[in-house]
Amino acid sequence: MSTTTELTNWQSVHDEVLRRIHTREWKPGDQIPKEVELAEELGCARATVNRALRELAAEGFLDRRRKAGTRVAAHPVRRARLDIPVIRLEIEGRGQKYTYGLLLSERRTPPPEICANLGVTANSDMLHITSLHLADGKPYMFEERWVSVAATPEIVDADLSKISANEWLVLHAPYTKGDISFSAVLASENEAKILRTQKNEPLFLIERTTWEGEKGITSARLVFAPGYRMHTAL
Amino acid sequence: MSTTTELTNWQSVHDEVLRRIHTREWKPGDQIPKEVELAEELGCARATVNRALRELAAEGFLDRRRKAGTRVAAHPVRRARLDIPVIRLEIEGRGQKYTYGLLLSERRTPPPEICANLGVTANSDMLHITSLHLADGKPYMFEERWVSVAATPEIVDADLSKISANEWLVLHAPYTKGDISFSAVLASENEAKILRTQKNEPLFLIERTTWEGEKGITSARLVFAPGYRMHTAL
DNA sequence: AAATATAATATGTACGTACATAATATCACT
DNA sequence: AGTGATATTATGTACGTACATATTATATTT
Repeated sequence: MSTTTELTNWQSVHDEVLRRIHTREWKPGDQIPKEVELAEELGCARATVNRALRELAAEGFLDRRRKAGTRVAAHPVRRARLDIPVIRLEIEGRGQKYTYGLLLSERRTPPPEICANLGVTANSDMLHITSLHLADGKPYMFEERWVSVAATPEIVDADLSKISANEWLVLHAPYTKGDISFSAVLASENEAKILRTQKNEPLFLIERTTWEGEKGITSARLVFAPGYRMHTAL
Repeated sequence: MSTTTELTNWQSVHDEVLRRIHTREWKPGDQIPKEVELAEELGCARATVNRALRELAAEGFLDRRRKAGTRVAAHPVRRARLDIPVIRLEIEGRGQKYTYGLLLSERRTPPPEICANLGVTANSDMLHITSLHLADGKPYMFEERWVSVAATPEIVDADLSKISANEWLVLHAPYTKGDISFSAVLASENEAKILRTQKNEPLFLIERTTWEGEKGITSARLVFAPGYRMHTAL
């Protein structure tokens, strides 16, 4: 009854299924027709329906299981895709001027919490780097980072006053596993001074750790200037 | 030279390409062989290669353009997939007991900033709800929400002391467009009292707004108790 | 040399067939 | 009724072919 015109591409099938979910023709928990049936109804190949349903499952709208069939997700977990760009591109993308200052670069053994994070021993050879990223000359983000020299020996030769450690690592030390967390903290006296703000301001904090296989590469603490908002569409 | 055994499924092709990127056999910015060539080299169909490369592009490792070919992403934008579950499931998923208290539910016209957010007029008929979500009896998140009655009339009949507005909306008012933002704020006196914490604690804040088509459905402000961390793998 | 039309090409997608795989349902047996 | 073997089934994937589409490269015209 529904389609006089045929839906012969996967995008339109995707949209049609999503429409039926939105209009609650198919409600959360409901089983939807099997691929062959849908293909027949819509006038396309099963592969096309499969592609559409696969995407919808990846987006969290559908739950699919072999033999059991496909049903509308009972608890639509919405997935936000967070793009995590290099800070420089984030700033330049808004049309602001990006500058960067290396504050400290020393080779030493890490404190215990970093060891725990990265899974390295206390006597590891590491690079400790702090730097400040600025947008239009105003402090934007303060970065404190530990890099394993064992995992990426080339970094000791990099000129980290020209390119930020983050950007260098992105280009030279791809990782296989990463962890990222977001939270709110109060500005310490030191952070407040560097970010040129008050002590006890609420700051947005990102902590990142990355591994290559089982080898810890780097652990970073990124503290953003007051007013920072991370946002995305969903 | 590389493959004596053939890679005839898309996962292994995916992994092999990723391996070559990781080992820097193919460096950022490099053009990689075209689909037909890769298919021939690896001993599989072009469709299989296509599937693998499509996934890798979606994951941000590759840039693909018709006619121009496929190249390793110059600035590997890492995409973190943030799953945004219903709070109840987030808490129960950690094995804690979830409880929920409705603090306020009133029908009134919204303040200007909500109008601006949702794109509704100042005299709109809206539901204003505040509630507290608790984990193991301890305050976990304080929610302040505005819901358009015009967009979802059924909500006035929902028993929001039993089911949270968020959860009700997820099940009854699917949306087509959403916006979410994360930031850090200081606890106001009121928020501090409700979350049973100090004033001026740094709190993690999530602001969400959702639309169905052009109609604004709801705008919510979620303030988490101190110590909250949102994290994910990447 | 610049602008415009045309050809070439790599990716994007649709389709039908075939087989793989995981999960369920059914049946046989105790 | 319970247990285990077996059949069934819906999704998952591979392949070859065909054509669509976006973009670049080339040829043509001004």
